[in-house]
Amino acid sequence: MDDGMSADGTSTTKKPGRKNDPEGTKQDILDVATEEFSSLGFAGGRVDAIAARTRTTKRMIYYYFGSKEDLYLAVLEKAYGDIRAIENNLNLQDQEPERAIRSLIEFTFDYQEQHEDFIRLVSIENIHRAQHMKDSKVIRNLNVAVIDTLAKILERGRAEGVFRADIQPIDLHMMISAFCFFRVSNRHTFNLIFHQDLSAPDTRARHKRMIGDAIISLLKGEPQHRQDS
Amino acid sequence: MDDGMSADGTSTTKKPGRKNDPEGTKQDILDVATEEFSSLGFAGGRVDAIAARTRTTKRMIYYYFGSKEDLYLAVLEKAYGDIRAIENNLNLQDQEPERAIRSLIEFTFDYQEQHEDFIRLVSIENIHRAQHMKDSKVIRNLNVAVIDTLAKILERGRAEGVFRADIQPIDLHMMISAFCFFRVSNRHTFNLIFHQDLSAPDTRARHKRMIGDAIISLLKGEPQHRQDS
Amino acid sequence: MDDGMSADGTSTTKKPGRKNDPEGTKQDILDVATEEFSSLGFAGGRVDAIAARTRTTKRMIYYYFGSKEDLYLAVLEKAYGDIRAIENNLNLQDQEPERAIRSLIEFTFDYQEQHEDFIRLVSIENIHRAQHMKDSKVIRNLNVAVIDTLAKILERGRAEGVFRADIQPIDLHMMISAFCFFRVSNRHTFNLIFHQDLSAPDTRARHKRMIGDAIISLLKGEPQHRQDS
Amino acid sequence: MDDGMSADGTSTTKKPGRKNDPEGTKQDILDVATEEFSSLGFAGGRVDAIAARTRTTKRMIYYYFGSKEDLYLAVLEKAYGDIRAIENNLNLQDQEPERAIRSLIEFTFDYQEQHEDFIRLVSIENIHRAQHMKDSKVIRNLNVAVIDTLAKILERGRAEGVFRADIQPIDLHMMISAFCFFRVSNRHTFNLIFHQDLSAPDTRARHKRMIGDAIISLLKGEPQHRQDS
DNA sequence: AATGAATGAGCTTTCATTCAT
DNA sequence: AATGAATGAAAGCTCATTCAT
Repeated sequence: MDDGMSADGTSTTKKPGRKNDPEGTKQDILDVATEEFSSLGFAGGRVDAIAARTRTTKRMIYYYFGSKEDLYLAVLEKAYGDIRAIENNLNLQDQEPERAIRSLIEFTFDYQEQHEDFIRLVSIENIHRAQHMKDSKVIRNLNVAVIDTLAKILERGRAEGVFRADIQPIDLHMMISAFCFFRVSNRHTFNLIFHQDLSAPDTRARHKRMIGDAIISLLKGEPQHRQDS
Repeated sequence: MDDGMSADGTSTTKKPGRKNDPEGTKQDILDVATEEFSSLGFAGGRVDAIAARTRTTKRMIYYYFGSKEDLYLAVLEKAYGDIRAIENNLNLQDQEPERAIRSLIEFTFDYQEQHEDFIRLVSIENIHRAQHMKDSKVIRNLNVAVIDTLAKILERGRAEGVFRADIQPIDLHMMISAFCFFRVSNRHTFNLIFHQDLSAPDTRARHKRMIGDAIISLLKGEPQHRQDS
Repeated sequence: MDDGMSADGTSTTKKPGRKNDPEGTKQDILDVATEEFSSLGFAGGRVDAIAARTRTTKRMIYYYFGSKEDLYLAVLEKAYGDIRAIENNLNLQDQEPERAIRSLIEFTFDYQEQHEDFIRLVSIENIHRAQHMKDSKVIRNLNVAVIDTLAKILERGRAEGVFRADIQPIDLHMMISAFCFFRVSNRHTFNLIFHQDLSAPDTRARHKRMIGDAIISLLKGEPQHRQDS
Repeated sequence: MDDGMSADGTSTTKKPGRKNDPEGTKQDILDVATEEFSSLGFAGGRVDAIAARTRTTKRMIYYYFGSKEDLYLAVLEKAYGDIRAIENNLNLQDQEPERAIRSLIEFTFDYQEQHEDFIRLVSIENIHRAQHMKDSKVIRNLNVAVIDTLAKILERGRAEGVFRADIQPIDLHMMISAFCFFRVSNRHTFNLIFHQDLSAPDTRARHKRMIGDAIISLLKGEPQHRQDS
């Protein structure tokens, strides 16, 4: 009972953790909460478990974040903020259109691959029908430059006569995202059912080429015969 | 206390529900549980809530399914069994290769579109790293004919000189699935961020064409220049 | 769900077990119940667990025995009936008094040693303050010949001038029982606290001699100096 | 619903009980739990019942003790701690050997007589094959001075030529304990079967003398003729 | 600003037993 | 005489949150 936990698993007692460093403490909580929610979902994540892996106590989580839901939202906002910041700093206008598209795909592919936590948080939020995000001014106000970036590349490509297809930037973005996201988000069930390993280096390399080829050939190809169904 | 609910919201009173119809009762539970878990996830789903929407009582859920986890697994097995049964009955070998591919894509697109519950369950199970599925003999033993179907179509296409690309069936399946799945699984966050409506009929039609075009042009196109990264 | 158990562990379905043999079935149930209650106590014993290890179903337990309590009582009555039957068949009047006493001690010692189930059931019933036994006419009416047997031996011993002490048969019986019973009933805590093994053969032999010596020297010794306290 | 009990008999309403007195509250719980488990066993004892007789709520039992099993273990540890503390303070080395032995017997006899709860807890723990105690560092580390005390007395007795028998301290302790323990632990079945009252004052006095006489005559007597069996 | 102690409400699961033929 | 199916009631435990300073 003197290990900082009450017998029922509630973390209670003082820890040596940094005092008088509100920002440090908040960041600490946020990091741990990111792991917890990303790993176990919102409902599955435990405030106690977060507190236990933190330098502070559970009480401080409530002090700084107010509620489990608000903490979860802060985690979500941080994750979205990070990717937006990077996306907004991509500079693809110096490259010729096809190369720019491939660069964007490769960036997306690699980022998703390396940020499984983010992928999982987005999946989790979709399970919740984005109900938490809807309340977030922060995420609402995030600038999504990637669509503009894509639009400009497509325009340049069309102007140069390289891209013929009439593809909308947002649809293209979705197609790229879908592939890169799915590889990570659904790897567990996919691996199990198809006896694959989507994490294997050679599979990763093959997939990276394939999505690039598919997008480029879509953009360069003749509009296909279309029948509705 | 005569509202049929005990103080904790647990329904206790008898219901008129069908007696002596074990299969009907089990199916009833399964249907409601599918909604509950699909909507709220495994951790977020409540056995009490399932029972309340059922003709039976909570006790019967445990009588028939043993535990919350086993019930969830039964839901998952049913969902996978349904799609596999349909997939295995697709008959695409009568169509010429390109048409067969487009048919498969259209089927996949429509099925995912119409079975959001299934999509959500798969997402949820991936959040759990497929841990429940790993224990399921039922899902392990499911025959996944779709890969063979694709392989035969690709082979015919190559024999006829229509498909030139060296694309593996399983990778192609993943690409198709990724797009069709993502549209549904991630629609909530996508709609919110990009101010889109992925459910809108015209968007749906456009996307359906686009994924078809992308796959076909990938299969028909010259192997693209490939650079590793 | 076709292993004769419902998913929640309730044994339900038919077993191949002997039909039309009520006595055999009852005996089967009784044997299994003896193990269960003896091992886990009355509250800890499970009707389901008993049924599962039986040739019949749980329903039959209620059919034949009426309730968990009645089944437990039947087990208790059987256990007491067995030892009484044997005790009543001891023939110690052919032996000279000291030898007869030693024989009785050895019989008691060995019987308790070999019937741990009985020991445990008696302990369990004492935990329940003999409340079940109080309702049992069967146990009430059991003839306890051992006290008479002891009385006759003591009388013979006094008549022969061998036993001088004024010890009552029932007290002597208690002293013998206490030692033999405790060795078995309390062996788990005793072993743990004193780092002993009360089951070890040499310890058993030593103890058997010791209790014999103690009783005999008590019976043969001069009445000791007695001070009340 | 304003009787302070929810539908399932669980007490939910606030009690006036002492706040901000963790130690007092824990002691309160421990006392009530001792009664409950001692009276009904581990499986038969109810956390709800304990809570109901306490100044606090069921929730606090889990807050302070973690689980039913841990609470039970705390009860056991307290009971063992109490007797060991007293045993370790016995001072018998000032008395001549025979008197010291008689004093020890009388102390044991009286303590067991007066601490039926302890006796019952030990019986209960033996029914559980000491499985809880095995996990208890507290009990494992308890110093059992009584064996050393006995050893020293026996040695003095042999040095003075008073005790001739070659009896081991631990065996002697077991014999004394067996008698004193059994009188209390088995009184309910014993009384019922032999129509005795082991609690009656005259019976108690007679038994106290008898166990003393038996032990002393064993220690002073000639080694008896020993035959194996 | 910071926090130790406490907790109401509800969760999953189990248990002996009876319904209905 | 025998039994498959069903179940009310309650048990142990957990969770996010607030009290009180």
